[in-house]
Amino acid sequence: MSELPEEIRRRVERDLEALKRGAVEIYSCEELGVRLGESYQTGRPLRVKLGMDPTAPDIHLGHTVVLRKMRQFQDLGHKAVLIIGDYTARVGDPSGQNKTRPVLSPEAIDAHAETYLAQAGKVLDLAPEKLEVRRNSEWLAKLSFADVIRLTSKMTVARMLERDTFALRHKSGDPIGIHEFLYPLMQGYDSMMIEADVELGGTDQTFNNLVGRDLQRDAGQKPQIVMIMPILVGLDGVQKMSKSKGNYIGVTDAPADMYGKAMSIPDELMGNYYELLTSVSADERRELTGGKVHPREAKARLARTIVEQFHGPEAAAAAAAEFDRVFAQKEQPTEMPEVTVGAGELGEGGIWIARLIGLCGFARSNGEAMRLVQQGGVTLDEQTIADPKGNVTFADGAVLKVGKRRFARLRVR
RNA sequence: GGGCGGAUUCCCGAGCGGUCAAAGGGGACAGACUGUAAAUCUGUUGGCUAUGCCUUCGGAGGUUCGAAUCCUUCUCCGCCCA
Repeated sequence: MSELPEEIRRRVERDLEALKRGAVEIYSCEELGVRLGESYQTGRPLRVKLGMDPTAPDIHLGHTVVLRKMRQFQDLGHKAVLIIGDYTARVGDPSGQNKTRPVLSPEAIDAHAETYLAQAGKVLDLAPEKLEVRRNSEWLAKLSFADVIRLTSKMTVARMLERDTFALRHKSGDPIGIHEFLYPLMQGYDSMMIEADVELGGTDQTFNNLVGRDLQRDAGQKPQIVMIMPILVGLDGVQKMSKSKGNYIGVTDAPADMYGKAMSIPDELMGNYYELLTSVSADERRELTGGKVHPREAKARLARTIVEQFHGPEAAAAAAAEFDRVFAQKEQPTEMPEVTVGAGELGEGGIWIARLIGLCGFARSNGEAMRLVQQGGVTLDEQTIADPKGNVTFADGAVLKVGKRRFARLRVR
């Protein structure tokens, strides 16, 4: 690096600094610097790989942590290579799992891959010269059994069992499918095939990504630099963000939902989210979370920044205004779903409250509806309903509120 | 191939002949409190307008006045020995 022209040396230093942001670990930082230097000198962009398994149909902010890093590389002039793991998905990544993953059907994988790509596009630069999308069935499907054996011979059982996930499962007597051992090898093979310079991944991908280095070295390639990003903590502030745990913000969530969900995170999480989900500088971050700014303000700003990324500033401002209106001032939302009730249904003596709640879709059974009433959670035109067995009457346009945030405008027809 | 153990309500997990719609925890929902949908505290958490009735404890049969609990068999899963 010392032989590089001053101008390039500076650029490398600056970029390296920027790229380090949020990263947990880089194998290795020096190598990355060297590789960046080479790239800038030769004008050849680095190939930055990210593999995504289309196992779940939607992506959430947790995935965007890595995607944002990818975007950062793109913005610095490098090439993103997104691998849709359509073939690996048939195996199922054992990382971070305490169970063997179910094997998906090809149709499901295809469908997922489609939405994945569309959603990743909300973060990545889609310009063709900045992004290359590949499916790993392209090369993995062609391997012969002999090829696979050759590949597996590069790994030992002992090394596999060093992995937390496997070691834990092995020890507690949970099943480990042999095919799961193939996963890291397949992923490493991907790196070889696309000649990755850098591979991005979450901490749970460390092992898999490092295998890529070995395979590349073996094939006479320069081993990729592995950049590990943290796993984003979910809205509950405890578990990792995941759809199945319900503690996530999806990239396709409506602005109001996104904003509300972001506002619900524990205060302690703000710094972390600012770092991993926004471009707010370190100084500004300290300013915002250091106690000088009211936590509510800091969080509102965070929520807005996040919503802006996916829906634009206008939608974000609207979501913020609506949130204040409903939760701070406890007023009705400007828009709410309308539910039409037949006049016949209403009848002379009104309609049973539990049935009304059910009609609005706020309870799955009459029993649940009655419980809500009993708990004082049901309001009709601002009047709390007390009797779970009683009937209610109302005029066209009345507002039914269940809990703190479920509203319906009632229409009589 | 042989031996053993397991399958419980959204999840984990007790229960081992009646008092079981089934402990406890988690989650979820509601209420109070608050700057928020955080934390904390309280309550609720199979269905039925219901002092009762119906469906539920892997599937199917059986024993019994009575079964989540006992027996038979089937399916699935795990462990150990080889």
